[in-house]
Amino acid sequence: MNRLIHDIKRSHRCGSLREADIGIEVVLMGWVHNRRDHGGCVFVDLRDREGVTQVVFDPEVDKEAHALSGDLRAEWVIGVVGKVRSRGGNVNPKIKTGAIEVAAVRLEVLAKAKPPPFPIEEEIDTSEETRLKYRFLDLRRPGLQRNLILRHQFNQVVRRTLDAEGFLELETPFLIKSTPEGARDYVVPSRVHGGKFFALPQSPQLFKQLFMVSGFDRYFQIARCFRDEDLRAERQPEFTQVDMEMSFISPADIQAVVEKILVEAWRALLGVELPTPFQRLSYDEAMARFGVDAPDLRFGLELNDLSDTVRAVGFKVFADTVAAGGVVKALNLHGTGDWSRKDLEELEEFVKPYGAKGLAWIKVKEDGSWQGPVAKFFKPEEQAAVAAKLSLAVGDTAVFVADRAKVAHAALGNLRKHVAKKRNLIPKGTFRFCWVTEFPLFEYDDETQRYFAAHHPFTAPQPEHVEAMVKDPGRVKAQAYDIVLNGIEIGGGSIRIHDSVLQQRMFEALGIGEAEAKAKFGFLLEALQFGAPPHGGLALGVDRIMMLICGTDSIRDVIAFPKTQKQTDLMLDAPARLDPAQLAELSIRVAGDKG
RNA sequence: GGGGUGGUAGUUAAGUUGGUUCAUAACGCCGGCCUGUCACGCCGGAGGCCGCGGGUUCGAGUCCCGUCCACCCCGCCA
Repeated sequence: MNRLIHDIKRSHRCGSLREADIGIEVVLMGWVHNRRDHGGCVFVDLRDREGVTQVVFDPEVDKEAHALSGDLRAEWVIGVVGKVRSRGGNVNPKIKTGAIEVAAVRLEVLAKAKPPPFPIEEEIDTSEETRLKYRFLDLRRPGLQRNLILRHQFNQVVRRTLDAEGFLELETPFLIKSTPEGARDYVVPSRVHGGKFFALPQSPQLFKQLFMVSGFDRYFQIARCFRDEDLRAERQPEFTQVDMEMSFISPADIQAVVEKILVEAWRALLGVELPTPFQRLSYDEAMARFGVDAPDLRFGLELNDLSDTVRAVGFKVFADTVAAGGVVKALNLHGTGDWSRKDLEELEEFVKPYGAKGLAWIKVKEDGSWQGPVAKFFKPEEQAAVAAKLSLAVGDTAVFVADRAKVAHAALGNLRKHVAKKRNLIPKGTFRFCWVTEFPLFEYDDETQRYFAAHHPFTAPQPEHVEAMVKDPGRVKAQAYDIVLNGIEIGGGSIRIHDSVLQQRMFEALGIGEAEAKAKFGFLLEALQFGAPPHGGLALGVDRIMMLICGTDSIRDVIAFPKTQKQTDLMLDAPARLDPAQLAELSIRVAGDKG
């Protein structure tokens, strides 16, 4: 059986033949995409990753091949030998190979196939559940094939660019140690050391710093990272980063390298020339203007701070919030005067999950007067002041949130995106990159009433803020920077602490005692005492970048074998129970069982 | 952990106030016919635990409770 494949080799892929090839004999292999049996002639669209070619089984060309072709079904794998010929007047302009066809002189069935549970086509509306269960079939679809091919090309750009810049691609271990702070770890039991566990890396952070201590100077890795947290459309439990680190640099140096990679990637994959340098804005500016640390710069609708303007207005909610140290922020939803009360209530519902207690609004009517439940609390001169600040015009609606800055920013920052989507304010096919810099070093956690590292505990403070680390942690800025594309964080990094004394102080500020620091990060503190160069780096989120390059809303469309939102693999049926013998060998007794 | 949307042939969907045109359509599948199709066409056929469990009712795809699964969001993601 399968004699053909031993006799001869495939000569072309199914997307490559053109009019210029008419007359030559070819050997094609692929999947039966579609079969049209006319009793006399049988037409088969033969598919592989490059495209589709029409094969004709004509009894006048070859009786045997024609007879055999009647049995063919969708998704059978076949090999065909035949001659390329013109389609004459029957050209199909929809496919690249539409001007030609292959008249088969020999057919061999290489594998039969059951009918697929869903059609192998570009546009399908099959549930994600079914597609994930049969992911190997889903991956036959041209869209996903294209996405994974682009992903391959992105990885090649990364390797080419970083190699040219003198980076070394070095590998780091997967079986490491669980550390405090950060995301939950995925954990791997040790058979040899019963009762002890490895953890999978959330990122190769510490190893890349140690590479710098070792003198490798410039490192990168396309690294898999693991975080046991709940999923989102753009979050998977295992994901890929381009992890980079450099010695003897400032933030501008690593940023320049990153821009080089992205410019090259957009050029090679999309044929788009990105203007450089990318825009830079500070964290404080991003929060003030856009309410989020990953601003989408493709549209306006910026936030305005009205705290000073409304400090004394008759609306108690506003005045009290400002008096208590909160803020009143507003968004001018230009030209939405025709929105109904119901539309505005929908916005209020949108904002509530972010902690906002309400959404005040006013409309500017034809005569310039205000309409809305809170309008009456504003004196004419107060209205004028607000109108000036928000550039309010006739037909505009303004919405207000009064709350702690954190809540007001989250509510309006996300509302801004929501409204932009709803009103189609976001131009298609545009890419707006920016750097967000000077992140805070610490963030305060209301629940545990303590500061924790906003980035990670190895991030260096701005030099002028070192003194304030313990006294006034909330004000300390870090030498940390994120790269943002279209409102999505696609990477982040920092200059690291390369001084063991400063690192100790950092742990202190975080409430990590000397003993604990030594137990968890002793190797790092020690390494920093043996001549650590100043260093810093960044990691790019490959999955999110590919999402944006491929123009999809789901990270699952750029990952070959993704997990569901509940962290399961529907194809493997993983995770799964272990049999008792295996558990015993690992010294594990299962206490709880969630089914 | 919380909120929302959905689950009916292989697939995608329709199914009203609960009631023998309530189990339906398209695509796919199977059989037959067809020499220029490319969403081929024509004729015929098979295919169902209405996610699962319980309840209300004379009667449940439809109403109620629980539960499972998928997706979106909040929390979480140094």
